[in-house]
Amino acid sequence: MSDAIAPARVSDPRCADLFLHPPYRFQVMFQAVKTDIKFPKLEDETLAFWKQNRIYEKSLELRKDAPAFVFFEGPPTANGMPHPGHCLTRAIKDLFPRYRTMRGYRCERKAGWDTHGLPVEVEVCKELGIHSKEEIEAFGIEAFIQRCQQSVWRYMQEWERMTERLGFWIDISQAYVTYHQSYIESVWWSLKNFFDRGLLYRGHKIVWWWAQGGTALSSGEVGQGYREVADPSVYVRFPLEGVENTSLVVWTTTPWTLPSNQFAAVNSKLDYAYCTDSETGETIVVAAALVASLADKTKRTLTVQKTVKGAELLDLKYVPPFPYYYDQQSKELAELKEGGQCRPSWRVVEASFVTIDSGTGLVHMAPPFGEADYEVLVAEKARFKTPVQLPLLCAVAPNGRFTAEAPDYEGVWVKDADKPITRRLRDEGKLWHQEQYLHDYPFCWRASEDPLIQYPRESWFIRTTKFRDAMLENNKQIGWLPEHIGPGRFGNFLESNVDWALSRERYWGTPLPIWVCESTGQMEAIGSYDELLAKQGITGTEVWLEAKAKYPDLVDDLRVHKPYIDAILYDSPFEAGAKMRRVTEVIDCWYDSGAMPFAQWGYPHKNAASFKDQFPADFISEALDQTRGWFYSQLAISTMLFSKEEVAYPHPFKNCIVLGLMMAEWYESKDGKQRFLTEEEAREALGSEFVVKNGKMSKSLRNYRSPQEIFDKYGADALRWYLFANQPPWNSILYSERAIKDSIPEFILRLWNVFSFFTIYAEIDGFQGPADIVESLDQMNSSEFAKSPTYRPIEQRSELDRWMMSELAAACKDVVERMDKYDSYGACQTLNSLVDALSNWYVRRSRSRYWAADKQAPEKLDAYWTLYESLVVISKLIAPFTPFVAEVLWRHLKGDLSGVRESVHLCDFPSGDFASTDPLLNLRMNLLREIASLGRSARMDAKLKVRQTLSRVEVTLADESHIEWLKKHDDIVRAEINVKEIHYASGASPFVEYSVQPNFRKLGPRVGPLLPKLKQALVTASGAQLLEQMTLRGKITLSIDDKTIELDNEDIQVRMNAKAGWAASQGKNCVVALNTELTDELIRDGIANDAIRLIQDMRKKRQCDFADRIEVVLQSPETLIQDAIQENRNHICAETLAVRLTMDTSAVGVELEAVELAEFSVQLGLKVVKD
RNA sequence: GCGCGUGUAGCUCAGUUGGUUAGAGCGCGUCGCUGAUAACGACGAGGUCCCCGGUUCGAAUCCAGGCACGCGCACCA
Repeated sequence: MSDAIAPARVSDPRCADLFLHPPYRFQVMFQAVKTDIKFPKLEDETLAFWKQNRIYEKSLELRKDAPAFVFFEGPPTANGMPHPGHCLTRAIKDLFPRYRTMRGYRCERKAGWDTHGLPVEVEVCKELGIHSKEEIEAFGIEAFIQRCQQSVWRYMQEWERMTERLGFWIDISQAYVTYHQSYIESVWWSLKNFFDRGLLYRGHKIVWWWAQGGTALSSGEVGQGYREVADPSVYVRFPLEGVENTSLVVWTTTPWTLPSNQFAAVNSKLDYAYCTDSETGETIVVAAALVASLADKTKRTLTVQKTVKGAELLDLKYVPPFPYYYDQQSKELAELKEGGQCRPSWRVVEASFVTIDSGTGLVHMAPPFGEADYEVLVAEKARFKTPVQLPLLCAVAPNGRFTAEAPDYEGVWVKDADKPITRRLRDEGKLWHQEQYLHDYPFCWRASEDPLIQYPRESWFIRTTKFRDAMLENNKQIGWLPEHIGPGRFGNFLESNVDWALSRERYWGTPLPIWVCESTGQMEAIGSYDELLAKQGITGTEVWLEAKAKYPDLVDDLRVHKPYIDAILYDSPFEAGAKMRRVTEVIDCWYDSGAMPFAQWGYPHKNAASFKDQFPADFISEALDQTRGWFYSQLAISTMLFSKEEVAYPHPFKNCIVLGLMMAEWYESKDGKQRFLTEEEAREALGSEFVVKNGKMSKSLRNYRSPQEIFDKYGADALRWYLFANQPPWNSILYSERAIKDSIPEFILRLWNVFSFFTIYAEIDGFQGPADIVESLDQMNSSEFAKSPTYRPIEQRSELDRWMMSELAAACKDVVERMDKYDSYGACQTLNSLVDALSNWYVRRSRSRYWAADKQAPEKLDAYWTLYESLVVISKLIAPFTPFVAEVLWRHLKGDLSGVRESVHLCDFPSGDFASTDPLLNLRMNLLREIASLGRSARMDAKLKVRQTLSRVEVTLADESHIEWLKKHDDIVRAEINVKEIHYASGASPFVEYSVQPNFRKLGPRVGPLLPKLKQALVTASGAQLLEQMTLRGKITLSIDDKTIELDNEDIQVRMNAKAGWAASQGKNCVVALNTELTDELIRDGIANDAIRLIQDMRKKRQCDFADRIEVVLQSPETLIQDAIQENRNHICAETLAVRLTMDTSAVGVELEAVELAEFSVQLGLKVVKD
């Protein structure tokens, strides 16, 4: 750039005499940039620049010996399209590593992909048009697995594109992949550790069972699938044996469990009532507390005969609704341990969890289909000498269909049996009442049409409950953002910890590495593939080799997967001649992701040093839904695997930002039938007949714009800034296209305009910036700039420059402080006000300096340097937030100066040590801004436009100590509010009245209840008199309720109000009053300003170049106008670059136009003068 | 049902240990500027701080009880 020789130019078009000089040439360091900027295009160019010059890699190399800042990437699943929510997590995940890298840390960013589990299997099934396990097996497990492995990468390209386009710097080439052999072997190692410590066990429990999928699900998975549904709610008679015409009434919402009924449970402490049902004359037994509400609900009259304690009902025998087991077993008796005999099933038993919150206070027990029911069975078994006499009565097969044990329903899917069962109960007179019940019920999170059922099943568990306290302690030391997650949501979740249901009876997942002796049933865990191959008498390895020979493209990692791994057998160490065979299950894919802190390295089989270096993480971030997903799986595995003695808490992560969920915003017609993503589209189609809707993002509703479209229209910086700067990241965030669009003018474009302003004048003036520094530059810091002969020490510059540098330094310190605390939102607010100060005060008030004639005037160079350095620092400050625009700024600002770092992302983050912060100056500058603002406000009230010059403004200050300083800046205030004179005062003033208020904070503790009266006394007294007293005697003495109170200066607060009747405006620190009297001279002055405005307007309309010289004709019969023009002729000409201003009607070749000037119609025309 | 969170301007959100005139941005309105110009800027209107009690001299802020919304949990039989 600096080689280019610019064409001849006028450096300052305001200076007419420049035209007299021959054109001259100079080198350009900065070229004016266009303002109609297309950010997406710039971003694409920046991406190419990064890639070509390996900037990310260089940013890592630069810090290769620096202390580590450890980041863990929570692995996404790449078998679905990335959506806006992923942009949020990836933006936050990018922000802090970038920031920390600039702050001097080594922040490696290893990508990762979650590749196992139900999500993948379900996708493949959809593709194949199959659903059940039988169908998968028929298709062939080998082929199915291969499909799964390929399916995982289906949307890989989209993910990579989104990641790159958003500016998320991460090592995708080094990504860990959960199906890779080394990853699986790490997982195996951890599971072997648990197994050997007795923490991995096989248990028979009631699990949430996905019948169609033939597998149990973890509580985390179950939680994903709750949905509100209406289920039948039935009240069923259980007739008591041996008591005439008397029934227990139980309530259930799962009629299909009734054929498997085994007990009726009561709470022995509750009262139960025998009631006469007027409708049927029968006697029913329900909880006494529920009689009234049941009568009301069923519109019956229930008359209580007697009330008994639940304990008295225990062991009463009843007839269950279905005869399937009852017919054969009801005559049996069994020996109780406590002595005596009893029928094992179909009697009333005790269950302390029974409440009167709902139902009847009597609970139908079907032990296979409820955890609580199952526990009751276990408890009952314990009472008997021969527990086998209490078998589990289960008429449902694992596929969710009735078995032959319930012949009437054999083969029927349980949920389909609800209706026929209810009908039959009614027909047989066993149904006492029926209604609909609306409640949440879990469905499979991946096959959302399939309801889950509770079902008894052998399954593998991790004994996490044993580590509950350790997990809680570990959790306490994690820095959660927002803080309440730790003790709140996450802590509560840990408190109610249950053992982790680890195994899945599925196909595509990490195989559970446990081999069982076929003969003795004894088991051992295997920690790696090599360990397995080293076993005695190994067989079955050829299955993989044959497959590989048949399909040479097979990924080698598949050898540790089903079905190949299942083929490997070896000699049992437990019994000669027996073989060891792997159990059939794979594991929960959440375990995979939770193991990533070590498994990403293949630890401990390899990369031990990397693991030690990169553990635990300093920072992770995911959305709220990961509380019991990845946040939990990591914490649980880590806490169990690494003792506190080995690794100090917290591990595996120290800080975690929990992101809010993203909401969609869209527009729809009032009937909801038409949906639009932007207001413009809606308006175009519907006029004003539409409504704005917010809600969850939904693929099927298509209620959000794809991230790619946002990138194309507004750019990644716009999205990033919107996400960072509009709310703390843990709030739920509205993905609103309009709001994203707005983030451009709010911040990015405002900054860009300042930059553009700088380049325009730097080019015109040939400001060289640091180009004249002989030494090689590096990061363009103050100390480097100081070597330029034109760079003056900050102390020597004007107040405005010093103020700007002070603001800049303060902002740097503030951003660092906030970002170190992970307060990205606060940091953005600081950045926003910094850019506002730069644009709306520094540049605005400095403009005249940039068009000063003398290019080498120190004040002019100061203005350039201050603005230039501000932009350089800001480009570094914003680099982690909006990396693209930061890079573009940096590259323009550095030109091609030698030695300067090629990318802003290779710089150190500015700490603000280049200038001292000056709070007093800051305060005073704000006061100045306030005065200007109040002046404008007063003008508005008096309806006096700024162009109308006024003679005088009176500023009354609360604190006189600033007056001397303010007087030095009269020029600024005069220019801002267009007055000729400013007068400052602090004491009594004709424009101000004072009111005195108590200093509540100070007096509250001292006078307590007297405060209201004290306030009253002060407010009603004359403020001026009180102040006089204070000035004379240094105190105010008041008498309240016979008590004398003395107030000193600190005990009161003085408030100033503008007196009525003045064009005045009051702020916190001052009152500004305008002299609104208009002299003829002032009026003429105003008319001249108006004329200037009209001429400039016309220049623009006629598309004059801003350096064009013109001739102006302005005619009016009014003497006032004529005088005004005459008097201000030179001023007008100078402002409008007019070489001639005439009122002569005979001017040739000038087209006249009628315009309004000071309420008169005048004729105005102009033409460009050719050189 | 239980738990966590949230409730402040038309919208999105700030609001320090309780201090008496509750803030910002956007939007809206009025206006200015016209050499940052399809830009820039100023000013203004707009609030029952969800409701109801309590503590206190004083509550958006603390406490209790409600209500609404969001999320989570599960012994919803």
